[in-house]
Amino acid sequence: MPSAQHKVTTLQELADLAGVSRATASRALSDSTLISDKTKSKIRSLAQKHNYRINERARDFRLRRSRVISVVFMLDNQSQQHMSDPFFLEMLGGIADSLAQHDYDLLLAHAPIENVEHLRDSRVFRHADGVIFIGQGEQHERLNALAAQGRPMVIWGSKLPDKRYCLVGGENEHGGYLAASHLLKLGRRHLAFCGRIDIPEVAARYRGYQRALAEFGIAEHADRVLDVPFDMRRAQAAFCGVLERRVRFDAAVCASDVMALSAIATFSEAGMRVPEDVAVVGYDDIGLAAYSRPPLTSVRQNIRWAGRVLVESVLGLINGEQVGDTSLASTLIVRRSCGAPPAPPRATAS
Amino acid sequence: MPSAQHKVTTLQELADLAGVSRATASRALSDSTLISDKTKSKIRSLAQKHNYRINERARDFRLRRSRVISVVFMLDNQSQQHMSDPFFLEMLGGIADSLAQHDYDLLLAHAPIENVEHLRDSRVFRHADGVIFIGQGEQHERLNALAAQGRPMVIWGSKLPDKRYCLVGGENEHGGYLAASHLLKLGRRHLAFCGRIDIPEVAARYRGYQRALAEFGIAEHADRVLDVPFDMRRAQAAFCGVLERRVRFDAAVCASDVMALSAIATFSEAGMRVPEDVAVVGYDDIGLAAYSRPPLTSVRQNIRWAGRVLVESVLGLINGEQVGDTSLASTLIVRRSCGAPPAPPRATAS
DNA sequence: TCAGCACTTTAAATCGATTGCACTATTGAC
DNA sequence: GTCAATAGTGCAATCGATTTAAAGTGCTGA
Repeated sequence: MPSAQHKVTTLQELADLAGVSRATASRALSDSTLISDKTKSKIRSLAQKHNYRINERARDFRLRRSRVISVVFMLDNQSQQHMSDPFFLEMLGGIADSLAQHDYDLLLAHAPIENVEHLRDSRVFRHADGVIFIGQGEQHERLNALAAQGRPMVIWGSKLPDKRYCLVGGENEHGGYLAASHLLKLGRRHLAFCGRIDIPEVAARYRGYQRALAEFGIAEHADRVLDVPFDMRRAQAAFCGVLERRVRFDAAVCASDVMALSAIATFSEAGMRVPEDVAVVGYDDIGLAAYSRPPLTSVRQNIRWAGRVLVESVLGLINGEQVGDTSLASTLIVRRSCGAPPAPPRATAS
Repeated sequence: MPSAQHKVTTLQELADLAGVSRATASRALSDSTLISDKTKSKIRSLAQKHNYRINERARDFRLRRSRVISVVFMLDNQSQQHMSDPFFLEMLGGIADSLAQHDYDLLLAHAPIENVEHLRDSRVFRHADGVIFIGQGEQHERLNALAAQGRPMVIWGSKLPDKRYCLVGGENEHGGYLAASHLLKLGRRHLAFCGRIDIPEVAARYRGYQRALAEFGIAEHADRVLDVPFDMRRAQAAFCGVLERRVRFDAAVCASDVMALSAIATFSEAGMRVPEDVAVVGYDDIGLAAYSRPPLTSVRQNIRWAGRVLVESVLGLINGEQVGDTSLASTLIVRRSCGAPPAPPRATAS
């Protein structure tokens, strides 16, 4: 414990201690070239010794910035529930870690999916130097309008024709294609697509699915495009409805892993075998996907990396850089739920 | 569009517009009794008309508060990974919603489980009016030390003998008891307990498990206390080890749902049937629990409510109130994984 | 000796609010 | 009519930093 007699909390106190003015102390700490090396090191060692930490709120106030980035999650439009998909937690973790590295704070918020407009005057926008949206919902136009306000803003989603905001997203079209073509290669011919295609990301995956069908010369079947929401409970209800309507299919491409797990549960409850009767592929490769029975085949996106890119993009915008869109690779992780032959048993190592 | 000629952004501008001083304008907006009703309403309608919004950062700076609450998640001590358990997302959602209602921001952070001390000088503490810790890890003492610093601080966890911080937690002992006694009632006699009992919450659940065994007059079997971490991958590794050691058991009480799902996956991979050969009970009742095959029996805690209580508690501390500890009820949700007879089929309604 | 110039340092304004204290009317009691 | 009490408003300090403009210091060369 050095001479921490009386805690030095303000720059003024530090300056007094060093026998210089507040201005000099400020410059010394911010490594300004205006200050002589002698003075600079004196002040710095004094600061160290007394464990002085700058008051960042005061500085940020003066500099008219907040070092806060808002992260807005879209709510499910029907259940209005916070999405409980593990996907979001991973995304959030990735964003939080990146922001921390850059000394930014994270303001967590959510928006009812049908109206993002009111955010403009909310703390979400006023308090933050920038905003990250997770998902576009059906609010493409409103997001365009918000972006036009000029506040740095990045959106995780899928590219739309007249978008005027900065976008980061997965290769959704490719992902949908990977899932569908894999099932087709395995001999399935009656592929259902599960998801709400009015959501841009899902729509892109759907296009990939269509492309795969076309390549295999298989006609699309409108009945097999199933309008299934992301919300787990509602997804199950939707799958039950599908079974009641006796839609015929031998494989399901799902827009998320949670949806896929819900499908597997509902199907097997109804006496269908997965993957024998119906093969299932999910999306996101959440941690639990590997632990379902049967293990879930899924399209993996590197979510933590995505979080990092989102952060770098919005910080770039804040610094006035030119920031382009980014697309992150998708790969198919094959497990048993799609009916692929089981991987050869690993040699019992060591 | 009213006469929004020139945006009114500061209190001074609003005051000028109303022909009063800044002080009067400030008081009018904060509904001070010092101001006449006439003046007050004039200023307020003017503020409304020009869409003036107070600069909260400036106010908070002046009032030397931040309206930020830090939420600290403990990292897994081995994998050092952000926990990806859906439990955390639900908790976070609950906390975020409550904080938003009280006009507080949320600062997301995480701490390596083995040293929470360095947080003292970090933005986590300096920026926030209060801190919520999710989990105690093994840092009971350090948390005590941090709490002694006087900053409002609430911890989600389990009660420990000499704790000096404010605590909110589930009825862990009772939860453990519920899980174990249910399995015993169903005729199981060789119950394994899965979890790291050096974590206080898990230890409490373990005590409940022990109490249930004792009530049924069953001797405890040290082999059946399995040291399984929360992290999904490591949990699986642990379960594999257990199988290799040929530990004998016909039921498993797991410290989390993710752990239970991992157990089910590992066990069935090894040819055991769930629940016939081994019954499994989880903890938390995450959304996905109902959708596993077989559906997972679990001890439910109302996580969103917990988030709310955590927030109310820390805000109480900030306001200088006397805040006691809170314990939240746990209930057992019975599904097939524990080997209970399936629920009678519901009458196919409407 | 002193103008000129390069270095350092400081005084003071500023960011946008809150609030203690002083000041001016108005009211009511005597 | 005087004076105290009260109600309503404004002045100016304050929160803890940054930064512009100005001032001080020391050195060089005419």
